[in-house]
Amino acid sequence: MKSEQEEQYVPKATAKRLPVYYRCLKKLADTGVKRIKSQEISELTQIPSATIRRDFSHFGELGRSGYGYEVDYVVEVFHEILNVNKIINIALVGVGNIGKALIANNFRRDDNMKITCAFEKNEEESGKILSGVPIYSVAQMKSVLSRENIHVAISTVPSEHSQESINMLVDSGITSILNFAPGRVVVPSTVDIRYIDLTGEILTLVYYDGKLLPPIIKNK
Amino acid sequence: MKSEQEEQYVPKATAKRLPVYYRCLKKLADTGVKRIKSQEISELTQIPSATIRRDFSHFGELGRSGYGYEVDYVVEVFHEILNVNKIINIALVGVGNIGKALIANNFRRDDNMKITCAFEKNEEESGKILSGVPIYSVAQMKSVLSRENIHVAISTVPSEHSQESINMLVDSGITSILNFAPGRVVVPSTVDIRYIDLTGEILTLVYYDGKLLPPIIKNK
DNA sequence: ATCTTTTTGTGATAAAAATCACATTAAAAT
DNA sequence: ATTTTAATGTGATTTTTATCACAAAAAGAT
Repeated sequence: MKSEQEEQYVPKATAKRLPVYYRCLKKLADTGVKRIKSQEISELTQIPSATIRRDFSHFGELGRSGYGYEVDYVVEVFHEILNVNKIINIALVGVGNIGKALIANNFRRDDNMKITCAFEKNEEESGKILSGVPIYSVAQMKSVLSRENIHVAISTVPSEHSQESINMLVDSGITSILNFAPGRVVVPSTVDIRYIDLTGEILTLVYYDGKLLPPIIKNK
Repeated sequence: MKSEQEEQYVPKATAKRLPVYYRCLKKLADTGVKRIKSQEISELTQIPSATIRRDFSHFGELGRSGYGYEVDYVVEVFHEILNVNKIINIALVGVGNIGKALIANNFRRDDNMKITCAFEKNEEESGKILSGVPIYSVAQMKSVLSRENIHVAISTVPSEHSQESINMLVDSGITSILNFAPGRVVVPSTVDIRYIDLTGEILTLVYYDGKLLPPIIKNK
């Protein structure tokens, strides 16, 4: 039974894993699996079962001792938590290679999020419609975003103009940003920004790989 | 002074930040900045100065009291640490929208990494050459990768076939993988895999936005 | 019913990461 | 040369995250 003073504090580390859980359980539910235990979720997600149980515990007592979790029920709970019922309209800034690929893809298998408009500096692109997504000029950003009440954006604008582009987004009422330019930009504390840093990921991957290959000095 | 032996373990959290530092300092060096203090790096990277100093300290005493850091020198050190001198050849699996965008982009501003070959199931694509990158059939994977001695790969193969594709990569000698399919796959402990999960990022962003959780960054 | 088995949820503990705060060192000023 | 100022590097501490390990609860077996 859920306690009355639930909804306390959810650790950031737990929040990061929520989409992983949701996807995993959704897939199970769709396959017709009715019942699952933390140990099995662990095998599917590569997250230790103790961590899974601890994470789940932040949202109430979702399972039953000696039984496990009712898949449908837990999916329902996570569905609620992540607001998957509400449609998220996303604005895209920067219609280059990556931007175009994102539009073409447009979260096809995620029915609750969609890029609904895009902005591009290059005048040759603006005015066009790609895969049903209208490309506007950056000058139109503020009016379009406020009119359509969008507050989530993805920026694929190159580093040199990243800060500039993010400033405009913030000024247009955007509060959540995913930035493909890895250079850190300054935003007000009311705005949340995350970075997708491909080069950085590769560098750290290789950094660890280099550390693992030779006679390891991994003591403690 | 720190002994060579002590320069052993670098925390994962620090390793993740290394590319951010490197990029920031490189940019400063290129702009002609000769000297910088942790406080200023903090403003540029949004990472607290104490964290920066602690991170740097894992690689020796890079700075001087009452002065700060010699930009050129620190860049040199990070350059060495991250092996930026060594060229990283990357294999790409899955030449769809995202795959094509990655090839077209091909880490243009990062002169030490490059997609040098790609693999695609669809027979219509294989045999072609895109932006100088040859597209092979997946059947050729093992021979091409061992011949070219590549051990880093990016997979943009959709979730349904993700595990299958990663199995082939591992079998072909790949040890570092960046996977654009967010569903967790199983790999041997000798292989390092990271995930780029756009949908997940958006979901957590919006989750926090709903919670109006304060993303406090203290610069000091 | 009763017993055995299973698996949760969570106190307790450990490990990792972030942060504080300042002695120490070096630079800059006088 | 001496004093003042500045900023590092790091012990100490706090906070966050992960893990252990098991009593309690529920399921399933007999």
